[in-house]
Amino acid sequence: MADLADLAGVSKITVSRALADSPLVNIRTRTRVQELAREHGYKLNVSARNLRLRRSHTIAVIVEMKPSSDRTMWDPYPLTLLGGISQELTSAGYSVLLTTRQGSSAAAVQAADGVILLGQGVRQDAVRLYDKLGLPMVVWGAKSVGDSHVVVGSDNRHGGISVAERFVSIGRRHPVFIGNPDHPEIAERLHGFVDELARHNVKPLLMRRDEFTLSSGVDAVHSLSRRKARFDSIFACSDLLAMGAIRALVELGHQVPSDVSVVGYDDSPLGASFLPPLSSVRQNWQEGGMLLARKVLALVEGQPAESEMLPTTLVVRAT
Amino acid sequence: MADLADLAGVSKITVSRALADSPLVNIRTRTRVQELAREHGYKLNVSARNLRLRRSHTIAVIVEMKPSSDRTMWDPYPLTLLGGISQELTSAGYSVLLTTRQGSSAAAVQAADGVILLGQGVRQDAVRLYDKLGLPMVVWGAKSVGDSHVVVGSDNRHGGISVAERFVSIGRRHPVFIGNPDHPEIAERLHGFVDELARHNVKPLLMRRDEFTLSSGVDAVHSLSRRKARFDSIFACSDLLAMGAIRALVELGHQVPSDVSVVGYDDSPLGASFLPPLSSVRQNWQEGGMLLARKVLALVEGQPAESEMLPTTLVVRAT
DNA sequence: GCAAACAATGATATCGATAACTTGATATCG
DNA sequence: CGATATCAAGTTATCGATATCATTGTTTGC
Repeated sequence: MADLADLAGVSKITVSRALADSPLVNIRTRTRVQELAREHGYKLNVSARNLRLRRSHTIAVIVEMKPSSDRTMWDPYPLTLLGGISQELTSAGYSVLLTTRQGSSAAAVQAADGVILLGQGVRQDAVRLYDKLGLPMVVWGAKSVGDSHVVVGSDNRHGGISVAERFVSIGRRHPVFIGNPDHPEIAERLHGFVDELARHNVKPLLMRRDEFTLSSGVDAVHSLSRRKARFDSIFACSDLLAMGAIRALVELGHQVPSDVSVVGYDDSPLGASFLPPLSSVRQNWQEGGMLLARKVLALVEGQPAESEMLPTTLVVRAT
Repeated sequence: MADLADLAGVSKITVSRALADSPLVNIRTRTRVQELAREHGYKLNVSARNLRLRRSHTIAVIVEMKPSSDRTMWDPYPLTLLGGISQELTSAGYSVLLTTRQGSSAAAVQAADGVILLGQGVRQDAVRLYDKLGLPMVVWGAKSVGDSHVVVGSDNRHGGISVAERFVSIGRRHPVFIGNPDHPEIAERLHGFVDELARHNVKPLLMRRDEFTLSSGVDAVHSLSRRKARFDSIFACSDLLAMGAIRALVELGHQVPSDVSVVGYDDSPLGASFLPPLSSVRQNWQEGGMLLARKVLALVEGQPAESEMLPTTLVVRAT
């Protein structure tokens, strides 16, 4: 920057101001400096700027990304959220520091101005871990009472309710829930589902399955059939589970949806083009990501931010 | 750090050295300082360190992430690569700056020590754009002659060859290729496929399809059938395309694999649990990500790095 | 017993930008 | 016409760490 200053015949500070497009600098000097900078391929040193401003203009996004067959690997979920986040942050001049929850890369995270946590972890453990950093933090997931941090998520409870309403309205009396209620989000879905059914004196069967995979869905239905359970509808906590369930039902000679109704969750493109096209609860991830980003930015700039739940809608297709 | 120095009764520089575990500092002072730092929750200022060291310990990873129905959104592809990259980088003390190719977030990228580019762009445009930054760069994709930068990818040509060999060996004479050869990687697959078939005097039919979606696969087969093309085998450039193709074939009354053999690409978990289980060309993304990371790091540290292609294997299942 | 080697620590300058304050020149007003 | 605003640019200090060179005491070797 000093070199540029010499070239332009002004002082460093004027260059700094000119490049920041500050009105403190005469418009002619300003453009002259900017052009010189472009010609000579001048690149601002971001570290120096960060040091002086005590801001890194960076938000750490922490993703649970296990190299397993768990959902995070190949559901649209994380990427779509990330897309929304990244879109909103870059347009605000921030960048995304991607961190996976494995080694303690805390050193890097603490340089960020704020934290977005995708997935609370099975028992809020992730939340507690990163809360210690003392940075503005926004979490994607379910809101539980007494949370100190801001939570953005979709209205899982309402998702569960809407499926229950649907099942009741088409006369189903023996519903099954497939999923892992250790995840706070899933627990919410289950509660909504159970509560709404209870209003109609229906009690669902809980098939606990930890994985969100297709084969896990297949397995759940086989297990139901083995123990001769009576059921006429299935609410699965992901589209993959639902697709697995349908496959198993078909194999066992059941008709979908005449014998058994099935509803999935996430409304993934894959589910929509499944045969038969899957009914599913839709949540808007893109929007969710953008909201997450806006909330952290608000916190970073010292403004208040409230937790918020995005609406969910039941998309009824052929199952 | 100055405060810590006062607390410990030493100078700043000794604290700095102690925290870096430098042998220049007496082992007792060193541990004393480290303990004080822990007690008082001291956090190193990363920006200051970066400024002084002229290193950000950050690698920019640039992903093409369009909010469309394009493959990148819900194939396992980017996330698995990212997983490998992130794993390798964090364990080397680097962090990942995630950038999507949309707004020119060049300001942030230029702070990185190196760049990993996922996807060359349809006509190498992305490569050229980021080459200008003058940073060490490694690209995931296909190697074309005269590339100045390091390319890591899987051996797409061999992938194509292995499918051709398979088709020939089971007596197929009328193969179809479905995909978009504008992507350099896809072009390689096509060339390998065509060349190997040519050695047996077989000429495949090219069904150009730009999208990598399931419905695109359905559509390709419908189109083949409409124009009454004669074919007995299909090589689709992604598992989704292959699954779409199979669905269309079944709808049209063809038997898979007795009438028509189908092979996909990527060996995704989804394909493996498809009905019938999909034959597919496997490439190891996790490994690819790690390799990308290792190569940039080598470049960043001034060591040479060569382009490298990972092996692919044809996994024959039921199609 | 004294020079040389070594170990432990410190003083200072530096990385590259920007905030806060200051200076000088010109414009505006009663 | 002098006092004050306004504008444009410059001076200096600062963000928090670390490299370089300097200093002090201690040990070793002949």
